[in-house]
Amino acid sequence: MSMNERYEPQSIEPRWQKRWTEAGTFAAGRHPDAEERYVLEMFPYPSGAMHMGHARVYTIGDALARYLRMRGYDVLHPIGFDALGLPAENAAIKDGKHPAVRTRENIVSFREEMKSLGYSFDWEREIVTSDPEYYRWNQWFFLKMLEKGIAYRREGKANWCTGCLTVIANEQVLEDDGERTCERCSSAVVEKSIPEWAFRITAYADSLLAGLGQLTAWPDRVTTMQRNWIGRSEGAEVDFLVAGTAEKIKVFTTRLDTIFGSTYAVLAPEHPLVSKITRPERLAEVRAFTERMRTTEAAARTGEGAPKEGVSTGAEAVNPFSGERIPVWIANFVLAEYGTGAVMSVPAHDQRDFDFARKYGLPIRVVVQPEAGDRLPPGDRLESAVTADGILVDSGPYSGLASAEARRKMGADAKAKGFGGATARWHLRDWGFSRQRYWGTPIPIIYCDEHGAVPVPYDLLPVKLPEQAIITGTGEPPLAKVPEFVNTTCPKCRKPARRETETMDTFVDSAWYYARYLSPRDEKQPFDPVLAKRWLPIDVYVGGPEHAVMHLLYFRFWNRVMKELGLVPVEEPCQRLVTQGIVNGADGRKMSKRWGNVVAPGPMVKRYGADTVRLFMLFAAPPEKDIDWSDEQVDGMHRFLSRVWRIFHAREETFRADPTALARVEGPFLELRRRTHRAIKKVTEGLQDDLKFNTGIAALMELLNELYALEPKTDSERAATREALLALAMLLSPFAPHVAEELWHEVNASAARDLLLADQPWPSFDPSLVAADTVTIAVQVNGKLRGEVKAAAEAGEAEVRGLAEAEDKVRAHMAGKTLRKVVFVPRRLINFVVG
RNA sequence: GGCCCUCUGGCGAAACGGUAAACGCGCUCGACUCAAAAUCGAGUGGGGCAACCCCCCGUCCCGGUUCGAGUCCGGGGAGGGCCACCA
Repeated sequence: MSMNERYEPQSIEPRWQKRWTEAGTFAAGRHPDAEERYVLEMFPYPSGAMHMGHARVYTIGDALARYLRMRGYDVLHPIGFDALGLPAENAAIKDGKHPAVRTRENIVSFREEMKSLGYSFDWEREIVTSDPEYYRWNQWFFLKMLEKGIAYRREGKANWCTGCLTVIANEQVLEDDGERTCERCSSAVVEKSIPEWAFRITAYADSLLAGLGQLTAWPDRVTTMQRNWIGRSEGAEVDFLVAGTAEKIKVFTTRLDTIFGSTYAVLAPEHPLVSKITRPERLAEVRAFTERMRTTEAAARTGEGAPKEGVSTGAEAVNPFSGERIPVWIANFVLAEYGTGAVMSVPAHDQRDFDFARKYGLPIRVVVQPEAGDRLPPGDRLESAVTADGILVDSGPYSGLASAEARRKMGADAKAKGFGGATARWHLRDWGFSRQRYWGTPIPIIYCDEHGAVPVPYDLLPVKLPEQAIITGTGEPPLAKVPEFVNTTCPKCRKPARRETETMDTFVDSAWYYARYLSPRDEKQPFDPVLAKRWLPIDVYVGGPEHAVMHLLYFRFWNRVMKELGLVPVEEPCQRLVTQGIVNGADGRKMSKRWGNVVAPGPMVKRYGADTVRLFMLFAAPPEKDIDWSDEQVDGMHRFLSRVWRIFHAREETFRADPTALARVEGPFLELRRRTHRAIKKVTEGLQDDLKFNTGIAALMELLNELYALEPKTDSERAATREALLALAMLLSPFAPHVAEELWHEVNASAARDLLLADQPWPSFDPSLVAADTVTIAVQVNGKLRGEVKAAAEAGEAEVRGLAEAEDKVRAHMAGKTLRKVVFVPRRLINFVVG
């Protein structure tokens, strides 16, 4: 049988895709006794067709999954669709196509494109989150969390997106220069008083923070962002008695050491004490102020540029450390929802307090002096607040202490005396997850006049989304307009009742989908905990860094809840995270219709073949870097694969060479063997440690170049060539699996008819061939390269020195100078230090 | 304002503290061809020089550690990200 001379991916790729599917090559659980690996890429939201970003994530994950399978692991590499969500609904408002229909169509096209790219997914495990059999478990989790008090109904100010016409979570609000916009649709986000459902993620703040410490195989960038987002700040709470009353103002401060410098206290306008403690003569002004604040946007009120404004309540608070009476104000910049909604103001040591004090003529008192340098002038002559730690002054018994020490001591004393103590606060807020939209998971609650909010009993799940959708985008929950959905009976009293018409945030779907893959058709439980014990946590998770503080925080939270429910064995859902860079257009700008620089994977696969597209994704740069699409580079990848194809054709006569002849190989073909084994080492390391696919592929190119340079004439030379070809095919298979499979079968024609390369063990290298026996050693004089000498790899200093000193150039540069030192690095270099 | 990341040929990128620029793209030249494409081969950081002998310069800038720094340390610049009146 003679090979086709031309590389025609279109004719070979579908054939192997079919063979892999028929053989069940990618089914997880094929090797129950083998060690397991779970490789996961973030599942796509199927809006429209697949784009290059998708092609990149799945190619990265797939290369890894294919490699691990060949390494003998039982690999779980599943895929599904994050099908519920706003874009499908917004599109429906535009053109009237039902989200379910649109989503189904998009999934079909995604599935086809993914298959045409040859991804080794275990398609039997595919999940679609809009399937009631999936989202019923969202509801199930919700009920469990309701029982445990993790899910709750709250009343208060929520973020309302004026574009999506729904409440969105804190994490989904983008803030830029005081402008608050929606991360999905970029519309303005305003505050709206609305009751909503929330998850008590703040109860896990400490655990989520502590867990970051174990995530050593996550990019620092992501753990840092999560750390900032969770935003733990250490401090203390202290009670200030309101003079002449029994009321206490509890303040939170991170600078307890400055408390003797506190010259006034400030409450948030919404603080419950405001109405109680305001003096009658101040009432009118305070009410006017509170009312104005109530109707002002948070951004306008507390944004960076907003001027500091406040009014005095006329009341006085008593500093529990000094007994001093200080005035109590209310001001716009104090937030009711952070800390205790009240602060002690220390204008000398806090810039915000300083500005406020200056504006309203409040006293400024220095109580911390710098440890070194000039002493600060009295407060009234300070030009700005001095916020650094230092040594306490005018602070009663604490004077003379360093700030850190003072904080410890004062915190302990406050606790001992019962008026406070050390504590911590978080930036993280609870996760408000109810959405006033249609295309989401219905929240399984029934409102009864008699029994209030009643959870839907477990055996009545799922509460299905009605097919009939009245999607108008007017902000009222669409489900409220579907009487057949709304009207029901109370599970307790059987009297007429109404269903909750809000749906869940789609981040709920993605918070636990990785576990559903374990037993995707399970009808009794969200997934099988026994399987979770085997497969979780995820070994490698690949996805975009834009999810650093949304999905990736939520799923860490959810996994903790699942652990408490006894469903998963570990707290952290994922060992290692790979955040891949963006695929930009050829012009370096983000791909966008606006720039006309969009390139879609589908047409590229048709034109070049999947293997070329995959190779481009992997060769352009390491996974975490952004890359620009480049037609020239893609041509280059295609040229490489064509060259690979042709060298197999040109060396057909070596396919039946006798491997035992390898022992006799010498000269350039021994060098070829060395390169073969070095390539195995290089590619393996690239897949194993750093995911440096690009350098691995470069090693294959070098091997290929060497094959072109050598024409085998003897049996032993043919054997060495065959060895190189075989290695080339195998090493190429995680990256360009189709062409690799085809060529591997060519070399192994008879033996491998019923086998698949995707199932073969990964090649190993011979260490004795990896190490060179002669090496080129750099010769330096005073650290500058002056020549090089060839020597045996094991040559010692004396031998190399002799060779080096014989070099004319080296002699010229050392002439007339005294040799002071010789640095010898075996196999690498020798450096003569002269002077 | 705080925290973090990045900076290397014309371009994408390589480089355990040890010969900077592997590999690919682009470009130049040659072979094949009537010609072109494709393919194969050679060259390709800058400067000096008759010389592809050799010399000098070269990884954003300045300084340091070291026999030796793209890599480590200190300071600065530019670009990017996250957080931010958070007490």
